[in-house]
Amino acid sequence: MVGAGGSQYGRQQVSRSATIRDVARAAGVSTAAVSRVLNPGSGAVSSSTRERVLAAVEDLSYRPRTAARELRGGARPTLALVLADVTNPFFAQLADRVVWEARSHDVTVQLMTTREDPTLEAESLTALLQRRIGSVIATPTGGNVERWEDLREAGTSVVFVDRRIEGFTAATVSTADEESGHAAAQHLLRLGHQRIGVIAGPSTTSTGRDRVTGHARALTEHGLTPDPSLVHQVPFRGDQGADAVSALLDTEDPPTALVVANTAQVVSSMRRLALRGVRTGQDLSVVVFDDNPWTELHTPALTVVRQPIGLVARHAVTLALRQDARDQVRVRADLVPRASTGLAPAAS
Amino acid sequence: MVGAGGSQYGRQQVSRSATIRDVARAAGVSTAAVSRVLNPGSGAVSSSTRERVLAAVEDLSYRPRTAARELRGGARPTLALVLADVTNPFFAQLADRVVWEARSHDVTVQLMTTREDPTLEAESLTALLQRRIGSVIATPTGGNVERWEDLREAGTSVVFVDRRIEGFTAATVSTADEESGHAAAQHLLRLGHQRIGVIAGPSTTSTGRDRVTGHARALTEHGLTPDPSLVHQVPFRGDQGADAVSALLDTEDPPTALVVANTAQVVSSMRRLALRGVRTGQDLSVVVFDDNPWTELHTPALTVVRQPIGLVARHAVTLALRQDARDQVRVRADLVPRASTGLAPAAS
DNA sequence: TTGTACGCGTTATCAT
DNA sequence: ATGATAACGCGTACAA
Repeated sequence: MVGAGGSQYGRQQVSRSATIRDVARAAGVSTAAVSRVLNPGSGAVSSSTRERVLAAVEDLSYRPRTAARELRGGARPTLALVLADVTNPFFAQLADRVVWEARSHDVTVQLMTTREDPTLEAESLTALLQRRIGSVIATPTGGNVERWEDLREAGTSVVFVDRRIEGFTAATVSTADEESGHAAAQHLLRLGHQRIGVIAGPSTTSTGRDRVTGHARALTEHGLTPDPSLVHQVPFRGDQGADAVSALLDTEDPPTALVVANTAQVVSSMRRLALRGVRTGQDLSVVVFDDNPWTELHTPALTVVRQPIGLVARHAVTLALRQDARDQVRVRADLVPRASTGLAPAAS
Repeated sequence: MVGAGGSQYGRQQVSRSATIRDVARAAGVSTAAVSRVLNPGSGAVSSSTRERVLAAVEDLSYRPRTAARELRGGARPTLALVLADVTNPFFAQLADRVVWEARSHDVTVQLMTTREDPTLEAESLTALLQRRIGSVIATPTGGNVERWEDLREAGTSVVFVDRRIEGFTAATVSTADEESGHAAAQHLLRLGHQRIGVIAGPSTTSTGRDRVTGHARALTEHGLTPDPSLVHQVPFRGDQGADAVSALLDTEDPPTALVVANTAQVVSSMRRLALRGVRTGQDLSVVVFDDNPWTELHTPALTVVRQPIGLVARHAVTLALRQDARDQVRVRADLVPRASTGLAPAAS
């Protein structure tokens, strides 16, 4: 049994850690020699001194101070990931892939979350500004335009993923949202659905707008007139997706199909459908944005629009680390048909 | 010539960012004055100079170099979160709360992932060692004992969450896994189930072991003899949860209930059940470890063991930032009964 | 109240 | 091949 507490582990922990001078002294050489041993390519060292130095390093368990190094040379590249909500499987996957990509560049990732709250976002940006972060990958809330500009002016390269915002043109990696909205609607139209409800993100966000636009285009191409009353644009946080579902179901001429284009509202919306006893796939066909393992497990399995998250992450990291760009990268999403979408009931 | 040389040629955009000396010169004061203005409490400044300094700071958009600051004073506290898999909703929630708690301490979080791979973990730890990280919160894979020790010896405070590992005693915040396993089994026993299948994590992990132990204890207390053939301990990654499900179903005397105590294998296991046409809640009662919004959406809604993730995160961050501790904190988990568990079929 | 000057730990330059 | 030393940018005794 080991007792808790354990302060008997010596004061050596507390003593100042060894500096390059300590090592030099212990090895009987100069600090320059030590530096040369530790930074290969900076000069030649005899194997005898190399050995003594390495021994001293090992002995004193010496680690160069990052701060001193950065002060002398340039600062190491740093990357922050400012996400709306890590709890959302879509963003969790994004985080996973971004960390993975960054790792291959030998860069670590600082994770921050905004919870879709511009105030929290502002605080995060201030922190980043102070810490002189090199690059930021973010899913912006929509506000803080000046703050973003400050950040860029301070020399940080800013990359937005998934969304764009108004008033600030950053490098962006986004899904072809217009096409995605179009694809989802088209899929349903081909199944014979005429009235399609839509739950999308707020119209202040690019994802919110574009997916709705694509949806409308598909309808128009199909000879239908988009009905604004079928489109509900609701915030990312909260339960308004569910309320929108109820509103749609409670109309006189309820839709036979539903597109939930707001990632964050999928669960809430589906829950409400279940609560209302709607038989998904029969009474109502449903397409949902963003794939995750649970969508296939759902009864019935959900037809989803799957975004190529790995690709998004790779582009984002590349753009972020290459300091100079203001590029716009778009990736295509795929519609994955599953059991939640079926033929429309015969028209009455 | 008056003034600094060659500033006429538009090189200012490219030129190194302003230092405290530049500000001092621009404001017509000393560097000390600038520092005093920027670090309140370090000395008194006349309001007139303060103004001029602030103006100059604004004008040159001056930001103190973190490296220089840290070199002079102590290093800022730093925190790394080394997770097995951010994609797992349980860990995603953990990440969310850890970031949140850290924020309240004005500390940012470096996110790293191991994908349950000791090799990747080793690389991460090496990186952390080099960067002299202050604190680490981790879900260890089980290996790399020496590496963890190196890290601690380097002065990093290490906190394990969710799991403990053998050979290295770190501060740990874990769920009462033994009790949780006990609770899940007890719930099923009270519903009349006698043969209960278990899918747990590997026996090399504390969560894997303890939940199984608790399960066995419940059985024994109930007058039953634990049947080892009903317990499958499978890795966190891969699809072996599904295989274990099949194995359990294919025995001569298949269980009437199932506990999936391996968070990472829940989806895979449930998918296999669906594939096999098992009617969850009727043919087979199912308890699953770790709650997330989708479990309630499942048909039928899944009975879950819910861990108090927020509490775990809070404790973890507190322990991590308080450098001295080797404490063990345990939190209780709750069983949330839902529709996936029902009365056992009458014994034949 | 203000300014001068030193040191933090490293690396690079220049002698030797 | 090796050693002395000057920066790097900041904070702060200490002196004025």
